Amino acid sequence: MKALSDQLSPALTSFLAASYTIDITEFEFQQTRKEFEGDITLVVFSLLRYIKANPVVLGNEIGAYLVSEFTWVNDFNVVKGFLNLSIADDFYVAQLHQIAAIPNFGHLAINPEKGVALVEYSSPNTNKPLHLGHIRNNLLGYSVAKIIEASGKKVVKTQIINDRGIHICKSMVAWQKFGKGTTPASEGIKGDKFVGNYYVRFDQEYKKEIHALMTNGSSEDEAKANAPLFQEAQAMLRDWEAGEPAVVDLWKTMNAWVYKGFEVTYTNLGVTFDSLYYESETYLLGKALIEEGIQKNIFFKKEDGSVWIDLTEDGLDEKLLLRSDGTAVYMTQDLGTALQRFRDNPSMQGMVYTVGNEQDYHFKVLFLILQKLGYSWADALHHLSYGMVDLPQGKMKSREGTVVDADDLMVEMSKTAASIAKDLGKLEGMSEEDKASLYHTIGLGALKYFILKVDPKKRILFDPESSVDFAGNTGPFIQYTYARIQSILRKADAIDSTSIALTSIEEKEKEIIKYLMEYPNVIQQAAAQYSPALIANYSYDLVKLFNSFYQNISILGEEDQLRKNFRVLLSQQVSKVLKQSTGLLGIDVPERM
RNA sequence: GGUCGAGUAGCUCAGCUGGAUAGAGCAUCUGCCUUCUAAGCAGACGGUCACAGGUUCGAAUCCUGUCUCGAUCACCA
Repeated sequence: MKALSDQLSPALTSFLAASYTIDITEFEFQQTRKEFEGDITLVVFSLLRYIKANPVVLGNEIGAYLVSEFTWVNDFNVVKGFLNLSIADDFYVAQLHQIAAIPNFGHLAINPEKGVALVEYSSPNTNKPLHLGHIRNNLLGYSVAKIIEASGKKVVKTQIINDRGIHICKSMVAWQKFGKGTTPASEGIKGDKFVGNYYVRFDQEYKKEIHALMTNGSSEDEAKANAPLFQEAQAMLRDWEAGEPAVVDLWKTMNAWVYKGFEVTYTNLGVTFDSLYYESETYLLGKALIEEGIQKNIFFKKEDGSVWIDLTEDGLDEKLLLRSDGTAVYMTQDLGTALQRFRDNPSMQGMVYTVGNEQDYHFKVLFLILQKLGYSWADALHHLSYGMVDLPQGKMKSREGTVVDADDLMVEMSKTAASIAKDLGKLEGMSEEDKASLYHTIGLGALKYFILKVDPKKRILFDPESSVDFAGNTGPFIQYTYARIQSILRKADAIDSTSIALTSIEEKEKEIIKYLMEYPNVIQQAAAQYSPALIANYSYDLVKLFNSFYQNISILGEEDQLRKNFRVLLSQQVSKVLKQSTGLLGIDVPERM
């Protein structure tokens, strides 16, 4: 609606200035309801705040003016406080040709003046494989990065890798004790799965030790702290911090295994990164920052040596920044990472952290601290907070084996796509290799759309039993429509632009063009709100409109050459926009399916 | 207890910078493939927009309170 109203608003402003000596630049327009005659509606009611007038009289005045002012405003009618305007068909035809003339319609070129936005996502621990929760994180982050880029701002996709800490040491200890020198290669499993198994193994053996100690009379807390395995893990962490070569080597080896495994998952998922940050490399800078904050009296030291910030005046609590033994906490390294990123990207204007909503408080504090330290770029930080992915029985728990593994899920989606495709039997003559790739495209399309179509801040219920749909409001529906259009374009002759001479078109054609015109606004809005869901919904609505047109109006069967050209062009432009919009979601569209 | 988020059809979700009779999909039911791909189209059925007040020409949308669910308030990350 905005694309159209933007063309009307300036005239409205000057008309009201002349007739009522009043300055209004924002007007409320909406799609005209089906029961009324017209294409776009001005809500005259909303003007009554500024102009004391009868809404019907005012509506008639404005309507008459617009008809005289614009050749393409054909007619108007006023119902209560609503001014319905009828737009000439050739206006839409001209709009379609304008859209067709712009290859990246809706996507703006990078404007260097806007600086660069960093988008962080993924941020895995290096002790276990990725699961469905990471998938949501990755898809959201990747998509938001694409959207911001399409809105005209350079983006650097990045992540922070939590590669140090006690959890890593647990896997390391377990592998040393029980691994018998095996490797992912020797066992033929992905590196992240391999290491994850030892993390689980640690937990199992640790529990046995706790149990044994407790039967010998220890309390639970004592047992947990005194269990030999736990003490070994702690010792290993100390050795790591001290730089003990054997431990550091083992750490490097096992992390390398994990990274290799992650790489496979990321590739299958279709996400990429432009830069990587490791917690093991930024936590020291964080410590330096803490020192600076103490000098500036922004932080304070307690008697035991721990460092805090008092945020009670900001409605928050006191927050620990450094332990009494001088070691770093989560906040320490996040402060360091933020600063490091700014140093690496001096033109940074905006950084998006894609992290679950359980961290809402953490990021509130993080941003506040950076502001208090006086960093001007801290004002442009944003926490893209998203809801958890829950199973019907509640939270996913790795210890109870209820996590939905990322790799397994993707395979599962492909299989479903394959079985549906086989039932439909439309893929004759396609090589097995192409089929496999198509199933992956469709399966992933279903999964990505399923996750991205919902508002990020809402939590998602994932039921492995009922699984993800392939019909209706889904990714495959959009992909299918795209493939359908490609089929038409293959059969159609080359498109010529003579259809611009058309002076009347069908209602359904008009609807589609009107919707295509909105695409640039949708991108800007999605970027401003960090919401891939807006793009998903737009794509779906466009597809709905097109399919209705397709099923009711013949394209290639049209006798009138002018109309046929026009319809082919219209179809082509719909597919062009679909390819772009789904691309922003990380969804590929197939040429046939 | 404090703070933040969510609550819309049986289920999953749009709509939320206030506008005309609240929209999709799934599920259930009816039609439509000898013409462009039926993963589709056309239609039926389905609503106390959690509840109660308030603001105004007008409230799912804004304000206040209540209820329910989730998250968080760690020398964990």
